[in-house]
Amino acid sequence: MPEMLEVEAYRRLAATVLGRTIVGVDAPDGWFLKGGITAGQLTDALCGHRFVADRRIGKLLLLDLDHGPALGLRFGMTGRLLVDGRASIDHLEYSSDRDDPVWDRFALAFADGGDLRLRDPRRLGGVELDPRTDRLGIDALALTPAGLREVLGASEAPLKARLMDQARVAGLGNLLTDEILWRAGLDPARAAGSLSPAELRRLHRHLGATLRELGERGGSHTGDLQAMRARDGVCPRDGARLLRRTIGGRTTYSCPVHQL
DNA sequence: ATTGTGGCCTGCCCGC
DNA sequence: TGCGGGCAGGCCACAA
Repeated sequence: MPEMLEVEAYRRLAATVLGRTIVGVDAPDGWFLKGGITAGQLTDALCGHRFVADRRIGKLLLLDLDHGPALGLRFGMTGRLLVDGRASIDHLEYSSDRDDPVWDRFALAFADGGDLRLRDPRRLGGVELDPRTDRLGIDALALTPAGLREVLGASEAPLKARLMDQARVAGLGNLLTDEILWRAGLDPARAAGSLSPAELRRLHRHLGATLRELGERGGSHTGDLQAMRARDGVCPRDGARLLRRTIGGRTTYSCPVHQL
């Protein structure tokens, strides 16, 4: 599903629409419009204008307009971005491998004949004008060791839940978090505030390295643990039967032998 | 404030 | 062969 690595790929693709004049807005799905905005208001705000900058905070993609407000795009767990008929991510875990235009929930047409489409079978994403960003924590790729220590604090909440709390650190979803904790050898159910200084450093190092490596591989589903995230999965490192639990409200796989 | 829970959405897969 | 139930999780509302 789109976690920060997928949205980062979407951002790079969206950068190709900067400077192109918007001449049409197609928003056929009212449910997909968030923040109380209507299709008409969106058309008024966008038509005749151009995007001048692309930004990403966690899983939120922001396209700044030439006259002030920003268009916010969210992709839920099955949303994809297409520009001029091209997609930057071919396969999405848990989404459909079919590719059906009826799943286009939002589209922009440009004066040069191209277009930008948000294709989302499950309709869990959304489009918003000037979305609030003050409720998002620091982007996970910008997290320093001290920042990570602050994110975890003295919390008694499970380590995994704290890492997936978008208000504290933005961008980490279920698959990335499982992969990072598996690599770092940390039990996702541990109290977030219980890490020793050495464990904190180890987590920070694996967090950055995992984001970079999986980003290069092509997404959050390309982790070493991914193939074993199944009911009878075994740990790729030591062969132990993986634990399958619900932590932070999400299905969680971890190794009982080396994640302590 | 912190933490946990349930519901939203719909395609897909399994078992009958 | 069709059908029903369970599952996936990002996000938000709500409760204790």
